[in-house]
Amino acid sequence: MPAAAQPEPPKPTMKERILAAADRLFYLQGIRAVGVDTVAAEVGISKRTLYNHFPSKDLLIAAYLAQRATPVPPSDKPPLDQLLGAFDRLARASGRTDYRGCPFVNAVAELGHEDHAARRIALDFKESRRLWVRGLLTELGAADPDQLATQIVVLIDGAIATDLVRRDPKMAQAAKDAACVLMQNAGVEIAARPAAAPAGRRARKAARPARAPRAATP
Amino acid sequence: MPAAAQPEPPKPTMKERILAAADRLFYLQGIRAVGVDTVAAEVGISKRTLYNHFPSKDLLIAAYLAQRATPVPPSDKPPLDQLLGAFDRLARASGRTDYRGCPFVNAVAELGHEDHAARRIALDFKESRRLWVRGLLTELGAADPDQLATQIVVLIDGAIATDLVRRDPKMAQAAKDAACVLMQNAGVEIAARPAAAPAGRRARKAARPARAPRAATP
DNA sequence: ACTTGATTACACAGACCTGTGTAATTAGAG
DNA sequence: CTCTAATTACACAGGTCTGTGTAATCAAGT
Repeated sequence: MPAAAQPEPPKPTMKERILAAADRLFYLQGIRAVGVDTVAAEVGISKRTLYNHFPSKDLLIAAYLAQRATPVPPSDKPPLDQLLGAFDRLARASGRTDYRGCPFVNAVAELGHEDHAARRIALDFKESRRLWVRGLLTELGAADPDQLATQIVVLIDGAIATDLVRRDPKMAQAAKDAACVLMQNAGVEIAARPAAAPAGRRARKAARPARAPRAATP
Repeated sequence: MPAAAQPEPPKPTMKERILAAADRLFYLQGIRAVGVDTVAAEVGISKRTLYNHFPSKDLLIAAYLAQRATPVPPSDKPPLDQLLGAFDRLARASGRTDYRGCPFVNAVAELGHEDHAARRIALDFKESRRLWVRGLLTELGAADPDQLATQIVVLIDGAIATDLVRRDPKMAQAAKDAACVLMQNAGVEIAARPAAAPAGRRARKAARPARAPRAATP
């Protein structure tokens, strides 16, 4: 019997397929740089079908960001690991060519003065992440967790922004170290651990091709 | 005779006028959102004249960013004031409607995967600012000024990015407090001053060295 | 078999974009 | 004044963009 527990038969809705394609294109190439024709072609459907599901590009943009605004899933790991893990993930993402920073900040930067729904989505998302950090800091017994949470998310967004320009995992590492100093200053105990050392020169680098692959103008 | 000491008769070049208009429009509304026709109309010239000075929009974009990449002017103020003043300026800019974050980060975010000259300009600018911070930190006698400078610029760019989404001067204030903690941790003396107190009314708390002062960065 | 809804191909409107070509006009220097 | 260089108006090419209209086709479900 092949299906005692059928493993989630992947039958994505048309809406989901469109959103997945829009996500890829909008995130990697920019919202304004990608037309709806391109999105439809990526899905393999006609432009008319796309407009039947999303009556305007603005709605598609909003749906794209809303889909990205997922809450952090609950974790069994200790709070400190969860917090520092965010910086580690950032450092790891720095090398990936399919990484282009924070989609919310990018969208707000790209949409300019426009009074887009994207701004509110981005704002709500950022605040939800700040509250997530604050919760972890409270668990850790930090003094003034609200202010410290603001500082931590500033460090995270700063690491993302500087890395977007420099493409250097050192940014995330430095931000992680700074976060550790701030937390210690707030009374959080940070033991030097092998797996998540603050400035660990961990050999976890995943077989990077050693030389910059695309030095366009040397 | 009205000109015993003529105070710089403002006779801007056509190139300068074009760049000034491009700066306003590109910065506030976004590079992709503004066409060359709009720039020419803002200057009050014909599109043809604009193209006589900047043969392509890409060159205009590059010139726009290159013009923004000015070095920090030398100052007589003490190094700590210069450093913390950057955060204060940021907090003040937060309220202005003509403030739209960092033009370099915005350009890189907007231009997406494109191999634009803007990326190198942004990169050079960001590194020059980091070196400026590092110089001040060296003057202040900070330990490991290179790493600390990276952390400070991460805080600055983080304050800019989060403020772009939230429009809240509290971001810059929190970043300033964090910078003070990091500097104190690196051995920089920060006296509680009325004009540039680390955390305003709660400066006494931030000034308290909590636990082991520099165990966090091995 | 019949009905209902989704999807398709395709043309098209109207706008905006970058960039060019050209001939007339202006302004300043010698 | 004359010569030169900048600037102008204006049309236009060729492209892309968002969004719509329409009639044909496809895929079920009843």
